[in-house]
Amino acid sequence: MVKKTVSTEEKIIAAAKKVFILKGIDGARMQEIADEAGINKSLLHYYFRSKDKLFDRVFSDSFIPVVKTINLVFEKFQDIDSLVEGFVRHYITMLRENPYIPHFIIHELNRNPDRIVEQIQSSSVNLNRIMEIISKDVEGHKLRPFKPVHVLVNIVALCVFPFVARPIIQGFLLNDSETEFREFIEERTQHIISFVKSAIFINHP
Amino acid sequence: MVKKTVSTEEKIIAAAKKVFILKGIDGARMQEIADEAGINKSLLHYYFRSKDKLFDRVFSDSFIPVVKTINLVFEKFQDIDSLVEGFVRHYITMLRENPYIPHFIIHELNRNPDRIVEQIQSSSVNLNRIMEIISKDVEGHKLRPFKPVHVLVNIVALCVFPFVARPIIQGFLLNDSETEFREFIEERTQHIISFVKSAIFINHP
DNA sequence: GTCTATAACCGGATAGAC
DNA sequence: GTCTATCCGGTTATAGAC
Repeated sequence: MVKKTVSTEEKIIAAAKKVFILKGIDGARMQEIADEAGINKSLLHYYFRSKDKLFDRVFSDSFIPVVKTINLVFEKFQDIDSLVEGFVRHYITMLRENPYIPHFIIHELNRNPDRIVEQIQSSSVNLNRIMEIISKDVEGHKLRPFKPVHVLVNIVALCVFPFVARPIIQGFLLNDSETEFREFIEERTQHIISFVKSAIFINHP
Repeated sequence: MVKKTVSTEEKIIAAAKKVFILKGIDGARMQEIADEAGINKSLLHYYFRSKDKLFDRVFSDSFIPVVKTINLVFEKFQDIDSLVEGFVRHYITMLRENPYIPHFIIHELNRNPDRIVEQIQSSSVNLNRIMEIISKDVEGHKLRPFKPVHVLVNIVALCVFPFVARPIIQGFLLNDSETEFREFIEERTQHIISFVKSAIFINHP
């Protein structure tokens, strides 16, 4: 078993990620990040100069798993059937491992859209590919005549929304029980796949 | 034409709503709210004592249109067909008029779930009704055998998500064009209705 | 690189005149 | 009710010793 020495910089990033995700940039305190990392507050400035710069680093890091997941799926799967299935499976898995990422990204994106546009653009995910595949299958009367953009947004919405709205869903529909929420997410992969396929395929059992 | 005199209190509420929704409670500045309302900063404290109290007022006000819409739909429609249609229509209309409400609610709910649980509980929306209707229609083989909770979450997700993730959708899929986003939302009511019905009804054209 | 001490600033809240 | 002036606590950021 390899015992890795975690560098101070890594400790800071990990701690900052935790605090920023939980509190947002405005709610986060440098002191809290320092405590979480088990280091001195002024070290934060030594490594990252300012709160803003530290935040930028954490924020761009957050995109990585999302982009990775999407690209992985697009490389691996080509037809609409396995694309839907692959996308939902991998995306939900990624979200289970990073449940706070969506809210974090969405929040900071609404707060400060400009700051982030480049991040998105430079992430080089090509969503047109999937829209073309949908288009073609609509023309081939394999799929119902839905507009590809909406279908794409639907799939993402069905996956992401429960993680963004977790407190409402858990508190309001699931007896405020963490266990029930976990089960809900557990079931959900298969549910979304069935739901989407029922919706889009013209001939579906 | 009636010229209403807007009371200072109303001016404050309106300004606070705008700023809190845009910046969140932590990002908002009392000075900014005062400027927005065109009044002096200390008047905010005269009327509401503290930032927290002002926020609470704004936050509970934000629930009103949401709860109203849902209750309206549930009173008016009884069968699953018109419930889906009515819900999506009214909900999207309400969201178009209050596009920032979902993000606001979700954000503060993630940030501080405790503060708000009572608000939700006291809002007295009964979502069980719709779940029972779905259950019954599943048993009657009118609907595919989906779990009602998931179907309910799906419908809300499809309506709400575009408003929460607007910067991503607009910037990434719609050429960063406000006009295209408006059109997107325009089309979306009908799209969601068709999509959901295709998904849930066993016999669908 | 890491710490302590402190500067510099900001923002919510209050006092008090009008 | 509304304003000006001010206080005070907290937070980011820096200086400087080790």
